[in-house]
Amino acid sequence: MQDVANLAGVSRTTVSFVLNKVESANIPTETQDRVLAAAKELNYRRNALASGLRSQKTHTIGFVSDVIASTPYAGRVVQGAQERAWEENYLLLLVNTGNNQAMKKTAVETLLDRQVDGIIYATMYHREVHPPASIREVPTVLLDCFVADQALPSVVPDEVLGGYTATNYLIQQGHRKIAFICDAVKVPAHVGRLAGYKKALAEAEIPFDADLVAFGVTTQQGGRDLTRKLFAHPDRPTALFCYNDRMAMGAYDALHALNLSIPNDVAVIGFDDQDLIAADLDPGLTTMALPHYDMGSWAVNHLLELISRRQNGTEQASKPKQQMLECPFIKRNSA
Amino acid sequence: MQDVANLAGVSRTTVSFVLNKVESANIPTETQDRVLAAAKELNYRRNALASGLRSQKTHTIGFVSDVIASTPYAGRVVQGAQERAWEENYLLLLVNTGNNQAMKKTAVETLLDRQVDGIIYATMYHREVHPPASIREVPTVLLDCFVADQALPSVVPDEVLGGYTATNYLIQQGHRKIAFICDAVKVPAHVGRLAGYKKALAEAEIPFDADLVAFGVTTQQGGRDLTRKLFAHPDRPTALFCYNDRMAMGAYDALHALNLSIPNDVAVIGFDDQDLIAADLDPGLTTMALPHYDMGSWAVNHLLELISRRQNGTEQASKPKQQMLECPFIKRNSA
DNA sequence: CTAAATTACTAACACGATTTAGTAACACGA
DNA sequence: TCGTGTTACTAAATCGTGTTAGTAATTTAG
Repeated sequence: MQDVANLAGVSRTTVSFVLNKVESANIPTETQDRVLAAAKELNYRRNALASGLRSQKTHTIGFVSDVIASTPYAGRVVQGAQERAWEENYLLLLVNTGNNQAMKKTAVETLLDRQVDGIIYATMYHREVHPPASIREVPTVLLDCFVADQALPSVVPDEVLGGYTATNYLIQQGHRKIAFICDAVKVPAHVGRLAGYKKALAEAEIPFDADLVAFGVTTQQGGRDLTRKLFAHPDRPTALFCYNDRMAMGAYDALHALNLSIPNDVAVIGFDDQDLIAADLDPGLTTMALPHYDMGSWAVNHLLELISRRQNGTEQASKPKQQMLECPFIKRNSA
Repeated sequence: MQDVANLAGVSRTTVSFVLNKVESANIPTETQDRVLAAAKELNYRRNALASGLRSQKTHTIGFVSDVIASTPYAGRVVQGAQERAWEENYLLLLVNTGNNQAMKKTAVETLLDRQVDGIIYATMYHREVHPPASIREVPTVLLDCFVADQALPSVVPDEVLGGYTATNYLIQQGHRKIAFICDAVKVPAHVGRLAGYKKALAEAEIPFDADLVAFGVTTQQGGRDLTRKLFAHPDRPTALFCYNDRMAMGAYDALHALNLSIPNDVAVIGFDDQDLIAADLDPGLTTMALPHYDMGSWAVNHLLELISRRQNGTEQASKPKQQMLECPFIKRNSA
């Protein structure tokens, strides 16, 4: 920086003013041009460490997640976050922790050491979490997860709406006997989608029939088994809502084995819009997409707002936002 | 740090010596304990910016990739890299650039601004790249890609060996008429796997038959079409090697439609060991896994070595390593 | 018993920026 | 002519650490 100053015939201070576009410094355009030319000439590159040290801003967001990469969803979340951050000149510092609580703590502390401006704490499926206390030292957004007391802002998929939209679509298509195969574990997706399913039925004044709902494991195998079970009776459902695309894939197998055609004999709708399954099945699977990319980008967006509020001193002690994002309906040919 | 020093009744320098475990400072254990206790007491956290600024080491690796997250593979690469880095107290600074060359340049420069100790430049399928020149300012490893003049170290899957292993396995199972459906585009995977296929045939003295090889698009649809074509004649192949699992998925459809059972009538082998396809198909797909996780971890490992050499001044002007990693053979039930 | 070496520290500079406080020169209005 | 304001800068302090050079006290060697 001193070299640039020398070449431009000004002081280091002036160079800083020009590079940071400090209006109040009243540097005439002519001088600015001289400085900028000198910087380019010398291929000057500002040292972000020094800059961050002095200004107490690193333009860096810590991204902690439990199993960053072991699911295909994960990528889209990171991508959404990264791209939104990039637009605002922020970068992501990545840590994935596995399910080790101690490691989560070290992860957060490591990020705090690095003076990140904020932290995104993400999980790879919608659930409750207990992040380490030190996370509160810095603005934080929870992604695809939440804390029970809602003391931290959070963004998750709107499971109820998703279940409702899927079921309601089937109802609009004229179906009255709609089966639902679901995860046996009572995670938020289970609870929410089931609630949405019931809500749509209620609105259409179709009585809820517990025999049309089956619970099992969320694999292709599980989908196969549950579908076989639900469609064993002669008085069959005409539509099937699957908890996820993997189960839908299994449902396809089971229905084919029963010589039932999709969507003519049975309409099938999935959940997740999973790459390399949903679109590739034959017929293409109609499904609800999870807003992974959007959650990533929303999280960064909200986080940047919190950060700028803290830096302006305009922090409010209002209740942290609990955002739910809509699951887009993806129409293909199975329903 | 000054506070810690005060509480421990020593100078700031001593605190620094203790925290950095500087042997040559000869601090007695007793004093060390006092300092460490004070640090814990005050919940002291070292400022990584200041530390990095002074020591010119950030313990940070820049990770640039073209489409970080849009493929399910990507995650595993990042995971491998991240976990290996974490073990050595390094973190990953993430940027994904899309296919925009200008953006790649800014990405690299942004990382250099941040004083990263090294850069990993990754692509999401094996190919040649032209990274911006400024990348050479810092140790760099190419991941799943390479530069034509081999002037940068690189790690890629061993495509030839992969094709060879798959084909050879089928041969060992007694097959002589082995079909191969392949990507029409001449990417390294196309060239390598085809070469491996031919090599295995040659070794077994099975003449290469061009009619057994078909080229098309690498989707399920493509696999379906090519398989249908290759198995249209009455004199059918008894085994099918697929360029990837998606095509294998299509092959399953086509073979089922022809009433051919897998693996009894036709043995099928895929490539990629793709999550949610390979294991979930029925029968489970025997396939070649891509060493994504290993490439990530190898890249970091090698990069750290380059970094430490540079920092020791023991850099050698030897030819950059071009590493090929084996694709593990995953035995399931389709072959 | 003295010189040299070792122990156990500390003062002060350096890393490369940002930012505050200030100054010299000039313009302008009264 | 004086005082005030504005313009166009700069000197110096600061961010929080790492590191070198040095020092006083103690131990060791001869």
